[in-house]
Amino acid sequence: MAYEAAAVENGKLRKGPWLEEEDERLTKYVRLKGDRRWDALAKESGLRRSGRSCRLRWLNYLRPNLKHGHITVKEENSILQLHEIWGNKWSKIARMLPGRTDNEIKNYWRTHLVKKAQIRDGDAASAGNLQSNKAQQGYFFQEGDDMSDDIKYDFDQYQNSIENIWGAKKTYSDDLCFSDFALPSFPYETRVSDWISELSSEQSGLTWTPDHDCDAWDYSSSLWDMN
DNA sequence: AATAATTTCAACCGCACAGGA
DNA sequence: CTCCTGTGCGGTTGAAATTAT
Repeated sequence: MAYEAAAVENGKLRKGPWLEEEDERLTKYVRLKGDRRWDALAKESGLRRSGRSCRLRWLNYLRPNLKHGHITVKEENSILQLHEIWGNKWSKIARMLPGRTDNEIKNYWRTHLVKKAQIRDGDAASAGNLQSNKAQQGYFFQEGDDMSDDIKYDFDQYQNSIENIWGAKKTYSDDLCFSDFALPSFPYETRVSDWISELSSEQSGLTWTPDHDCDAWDYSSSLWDMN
């Protein structure tokens, strides 16, 4: 990676937050070249970014079918359970939560769940040192329990999402898989979809199929492979 | 209203591993 | 076998946003 550092140093490569224009260009080139060979793609696209940076941006933000909304109660419980089994195997945990990235889960764990896990494991003292009462409210929510505002927000979102999609209220205990619903898209996310749609109409023989019922992208190349 | 403290999360970094030359 | 390149993963950083004083 010495090359990368040197290239950043002499101004050949950019670092930091991505611009909308860069996102658009990256999306376009991934559609053309596929989500492999990131170094080559970075060079061919003319983006002043490293291949690694492109890969990360694609996987964590631009990739279709990502959920950008709040982590739901159900997802949170899964994260807690899976972390108990696998530890910090974020990519493995992410594969069990369609639409979520390892980075997102890792961040969520660090900011929300570390304390919960510590409390659960009986390490209340150190958990208390990390954050005060707010952090301890609503932990391990179960039906009938009082909910903290944060958790209640998640739960409401979950209910609303289901109502919007199913046209009727379902209860939390209804057995839905996570991919049964998606939280509302961000405007910017919508634009990314637009770029992809535009490109789809321009290109033939590509794998993007907007009406596909579940995973719109063909990830046969193993992105969603289970270990 | 100002500013200090804290939290969040996108992005980076280093390391390990796989596969090809 | 060794070296090189690309990829994947987990830990860390730091700017921006939010909350507290």
